[in-house]
Amino acid sequence: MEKITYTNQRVEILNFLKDNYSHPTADEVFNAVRKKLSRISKATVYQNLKFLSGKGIIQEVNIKGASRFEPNLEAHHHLICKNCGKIMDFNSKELTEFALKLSEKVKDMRIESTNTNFYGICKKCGGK
Amino acid sequence: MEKITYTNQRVEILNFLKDNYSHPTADEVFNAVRKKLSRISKATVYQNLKFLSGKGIIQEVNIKGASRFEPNLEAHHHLICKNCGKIMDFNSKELTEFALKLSEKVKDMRIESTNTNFYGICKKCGGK
DNA sequence: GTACGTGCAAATGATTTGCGTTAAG
DNA sequence: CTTAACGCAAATCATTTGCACGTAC
Repeated sequence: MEKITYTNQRVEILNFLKDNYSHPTADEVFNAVRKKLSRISKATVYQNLKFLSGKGIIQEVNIKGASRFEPNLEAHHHLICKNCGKIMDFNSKELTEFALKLSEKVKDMRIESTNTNFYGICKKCGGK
Repeated sequence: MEKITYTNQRVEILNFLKDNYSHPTADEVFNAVRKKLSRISKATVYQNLKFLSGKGIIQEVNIKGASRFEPNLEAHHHLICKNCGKIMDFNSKELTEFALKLSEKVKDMRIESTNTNFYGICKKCGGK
């Protein structure tokens, strides 16, 4: 693993994402970090989000055409409202293990991780 | 279920997607259908892909910021190469049922469907 | 006939890139 | 120092929209 340069910008982005389970978009990260580093550019935010998810330090989820980011790399999945796009986490080591076990049969690819998305309608939008 | 107007454009799009498991992007659908209907516009393709997935006639998968479409609505999942973005289907009714069973516990959302993505490195890109 | 669908071009939103400048180690 | 990261503005992509015209039923 190569060394990582900890610039102020990178540190603030990580700091904002740390313990943040609201699944912010790149734009939301930009607006939040800007409060600390007023001169940060959107390009830097994008570059860092890509860099950090490439390193496996944060995770990317794609919902309705826009990427969202989160710190949690553990065995968890997503509940996504088809109507409003809201995302909630769904922790289940059990499900991850079940899926990984099944994927051992796969021949054409070396599987490294798995993620299950549950689609439905949230309470606010009329479900349940 | 309301009635559907079967325009030539819509029929050709469906026809191209039928039995097509290559997960084409909207642009690829456009280029394919254009061979039959040279005057079709990209907007029409987008409108129809949205319309058809809204009706549950086709399915949408979002990979690396772009939507991809497929006809298969059955219990299946995706193997996605993190390097080249290639998608392969992974059929497993077992996994779908396991996930749905787990999701019965969820209180904040009425779950309708589930989809598991497996991320890894494909043979071509150096995996296995 | 009329509501819905289409084609075109322009608009929007998300993300990326080129490049001269700055700062981390 | 020197190399990776930044900031900015322009570029690129995917997708959506407004609107006049066309067509399925």
